[in-house]
Amino acid sequence: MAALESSLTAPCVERLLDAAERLVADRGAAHLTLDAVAAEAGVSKGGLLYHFPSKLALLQGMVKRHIEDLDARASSGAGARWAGADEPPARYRVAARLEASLAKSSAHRAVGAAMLAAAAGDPSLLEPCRARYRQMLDEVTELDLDFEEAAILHLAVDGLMISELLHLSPFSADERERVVGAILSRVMKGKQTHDR
Amino acid sequence: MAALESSLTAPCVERLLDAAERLVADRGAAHLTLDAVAAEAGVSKGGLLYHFPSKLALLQGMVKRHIEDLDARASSGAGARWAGADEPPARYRVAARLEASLAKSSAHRAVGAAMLAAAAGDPSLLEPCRARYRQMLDEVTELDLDFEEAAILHLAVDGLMISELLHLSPFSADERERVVGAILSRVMKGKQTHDR
DNA sequence: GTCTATAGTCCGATAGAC
DNA sequence: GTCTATCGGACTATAGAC
Repeated sequence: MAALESSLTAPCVERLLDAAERLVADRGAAHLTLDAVAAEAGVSKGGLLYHFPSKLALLQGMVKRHIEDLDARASSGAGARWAGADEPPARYRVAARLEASLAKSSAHRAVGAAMLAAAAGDPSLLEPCRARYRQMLDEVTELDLDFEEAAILHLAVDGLMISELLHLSPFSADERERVVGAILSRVMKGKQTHDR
Repeated sequence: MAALESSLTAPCVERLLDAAERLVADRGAAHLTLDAVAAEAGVSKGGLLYHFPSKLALLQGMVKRHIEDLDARASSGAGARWAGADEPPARYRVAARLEASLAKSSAHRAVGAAMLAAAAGDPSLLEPCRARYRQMLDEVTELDLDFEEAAILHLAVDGLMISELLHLSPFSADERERVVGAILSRVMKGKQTHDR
């Protein structure tokens, strides 16, 4: 669809959200205070509260950008894998979306930091994520995998994501790579033609 | 091993931990305050602080009982499935342990409420869980499953557990049953002789 | 052992200067 | 638009009565 990074967010707002995610990932959701976010972002509390008039607004912003990030990463991933045609096959879109959830890179800690902070503050903030999860599951199911296999792969991605966010992952770097590869190749099944 | 419910905890302490878990599961980790726990348990704040001298101690107690609960449920589950001999085969122990993590019953919400609260407060509190996770993974791997399959099943259990704790689970009751059944039968593989 | 009362700290939000 | 200063409230933890 649109190539816009994040629909309506200014670069300044991005810095604030980055700081918030960093805090949650590093020190836990309990340390996500307005003072700490402002200090981490290099602004004052008043400056922070201008963009997010309340802490609830900040949490909502974190959840919103989390979803947008996932979409953007999935799109670019599917595009890279299926360069040329306009519409990549469903299998490629799903694989890219799962891979986006598991990306180890810079924004990796951001993946669930927003969810964790929101859940700690007010579980109802996760409402936007619920529909999204169901949609992802449906997409996996629509492949020629049977429902149980699709659900297990979907859940495994969730489990790895959360485990790593909580620093609970029991895998070595090598083991993790093998597991991620296995999940993706199962999604791709007979058609393991991705360039990896 | 021992049939004792929880090693050294008095019944009064159990009530306090129950109240704390209920609060986290229902209203989020941010609402886990000493006042709220005391009120939920029907005692006064001083009474609570007699048993848990600090909030940190309360969180540690929650994590500790969470692990003990899992052990107890797994043992009884494996026992029921392999009545007779003293030592159930590894396959049964693993299946029982996974099933314990996914139990929908009374203590279900307790499964991860402690972890969520601990992670929100201080991520280092989850240290005792990390070794435990690796141990569970090793047990799954030691079956005649290959490593990737074992890891995926292990992660799927985690993912389902966390999804349900955060009220993010996209499954209907029927779908959930099918998925859990599929996970367990994969662990049991060729020997699907459990009485279900 | 359990409760009340209170001390001390930290956080979220507002008001107003620049 | 960003900052400083500050209010009011909620929280953890302690001291001491019963």
